[in-house]
Amino acid sequence: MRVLCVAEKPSISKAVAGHLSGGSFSTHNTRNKFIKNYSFDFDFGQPWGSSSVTMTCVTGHLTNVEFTNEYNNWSHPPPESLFTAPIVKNDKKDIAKNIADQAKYARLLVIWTDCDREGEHIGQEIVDAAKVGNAAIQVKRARFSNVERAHVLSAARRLVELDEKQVNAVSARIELDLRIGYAFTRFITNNLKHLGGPLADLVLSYGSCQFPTLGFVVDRYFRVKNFVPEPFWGISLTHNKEGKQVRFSWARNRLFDRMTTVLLYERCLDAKKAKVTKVQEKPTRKFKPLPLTTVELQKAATRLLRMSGQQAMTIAEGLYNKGFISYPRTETDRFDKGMNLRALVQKQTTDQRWGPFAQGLVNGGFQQPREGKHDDKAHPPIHPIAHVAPSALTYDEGRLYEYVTRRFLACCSEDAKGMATDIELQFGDEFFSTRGVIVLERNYLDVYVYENWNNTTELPKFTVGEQFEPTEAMMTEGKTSAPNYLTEADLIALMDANGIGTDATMAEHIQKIQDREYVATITRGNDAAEQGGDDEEANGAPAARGGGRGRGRGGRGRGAGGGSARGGGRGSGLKVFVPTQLGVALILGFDRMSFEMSLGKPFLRKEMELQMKAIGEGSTTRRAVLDRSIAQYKQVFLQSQEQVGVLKQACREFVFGQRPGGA
DNA sequence: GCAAGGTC
Repeated sequence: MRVLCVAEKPSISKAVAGHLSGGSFSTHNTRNKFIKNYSFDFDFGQPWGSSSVTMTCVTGHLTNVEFTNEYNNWSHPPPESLFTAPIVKNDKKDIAKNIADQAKYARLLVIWTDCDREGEHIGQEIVDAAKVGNAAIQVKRARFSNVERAHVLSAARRLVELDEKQVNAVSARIELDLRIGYAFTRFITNNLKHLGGPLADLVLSYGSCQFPTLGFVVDRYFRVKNFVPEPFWGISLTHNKEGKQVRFSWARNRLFDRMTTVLLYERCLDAKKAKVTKVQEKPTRKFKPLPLTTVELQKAATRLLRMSGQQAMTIAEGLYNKGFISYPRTETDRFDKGMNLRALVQKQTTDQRWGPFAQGLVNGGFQQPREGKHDDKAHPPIHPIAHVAPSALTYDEGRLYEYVTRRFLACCSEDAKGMATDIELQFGDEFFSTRGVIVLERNYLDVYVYENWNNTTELPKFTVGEQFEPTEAMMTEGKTSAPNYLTEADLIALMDANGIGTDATMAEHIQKIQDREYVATITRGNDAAEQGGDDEEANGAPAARGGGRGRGRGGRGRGAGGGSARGGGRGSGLKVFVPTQLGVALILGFDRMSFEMSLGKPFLRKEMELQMKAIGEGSTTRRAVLDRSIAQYKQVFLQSQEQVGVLKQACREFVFGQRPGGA
């Protein structure tokens, strides 16, 4: 009998064909240059038996949803009609036709899409395309979480059913995102363009991911702007011994009451001598990193390599397409037990830079990587597949490949080990402590050059009961400092924690809100000249005054608060995100409308996530979720329409600098 | 001119 297998992407198709065929298959080109059909024989076991197989693939989703042509106009019918307007599906014609054609000759269709929620839906899209060619075709699904040979063979002989509930969950998400996104985008754009100026011909989009992302930036901006420093006091104690200066920290850390601190400080001085109450030595370690996920890759690339998240993803995709690294979009931070990691380490032994380290792992230093808690059941953690000489890569490709490889080798190495010494003192009625660490074995730190154990300090010898007069005991004064603006790594972490976007799309959402001129980046300077002056209204307004539009020009001011990017101490030259005046106006405008649902807050997306989960578990249905959600959002839409004056006023205030009530 | 999600 004949069987048609369809994977989600070319790489899986090729790998599965290779394993099922034992390496002997014939290849046929299709009308899509990325997609090949592989032919071979394989025995699927009972009840299918020996089969003649065609293996092909799609490239992600095969279909896209749209409104019908009557709804192309942005004003008529009015945008609220989009909540109930008919929706049509379009497919990628050449790919759908290939599947329909191949299905004609097949009795069985086996779905090999990724085993995640979107993959399940893509599976159904494939089924629909196949049934166009062969309405009677039987359908099964292969359940696999990596493309190791044994795993693939076992999946092929234990076929399961497509999970209809997951398909429905995704289809609900798709419909909601389309209706809500289009309706609110048209609403905001139509209503604000009458204000003129920069708003006259900007597209002001709303999306269930882009708005919460903007919300994070605005929220942090106001926390910085409205920050009021609070004075605090403390006691610092240092002692010189054996030529070393030891600084002890106060057990109370700091107090916000000056008189109390003075009192405690004077009691210390009255006591004259400090007494050692505890000396403890114990082994300590610094953990090697977890296997690499997309989110962590982006955070590292923005922090350590000074790339944007999107740049990092584009480069990673290039490395993947050339076969140098594994699939770069993954949530998984644990390697499957069956994976031959040693073989991958072996491939790195020829490298000039980390070859000797890799050789050390091969020669017995290898340790199984730590296991994180995430597993998307579709892809392994990001790791190098082949060794590449730096001369074969561009500068940035080389740096990203180096990061992926060093990270992988670090994962296969051992934690760094050291000896920690904790010392506690009593001085008057107060307690102080310090910790010293001696690094004994660097292990993974030798290859993972991005980290150091630099709080290493060797302490002089102290013994319990020992008394001494401290070299210096001082009362100190300070004040709390404002938080920093969000870095891209911070923003990605917030999106990740709140379920905004996926590993494949987070960087796109961040790019999108910049393209829309909702946010801008400024470079966190290293001059510490700022001192509170930025809280004044004169320069406290956010960046873009929106004089012009288009990229890189008018909208792109120097950012909020007169260059007050804080913390010159860490990461100078690092990009941070500030909202433009437009971005502030949009978030505040919707906030001030005071609905029970706030469009700028992340919990709406979270809610959608929960609903999808409920559909997937069978505790509700796609229809019920759609009916309720569409009704809710339509309600919000109508309220927004009634209160559109609030949104306009926010724009007058922030984008045009008009004070409320001032005309 | 609009969304978010796959992927090339």
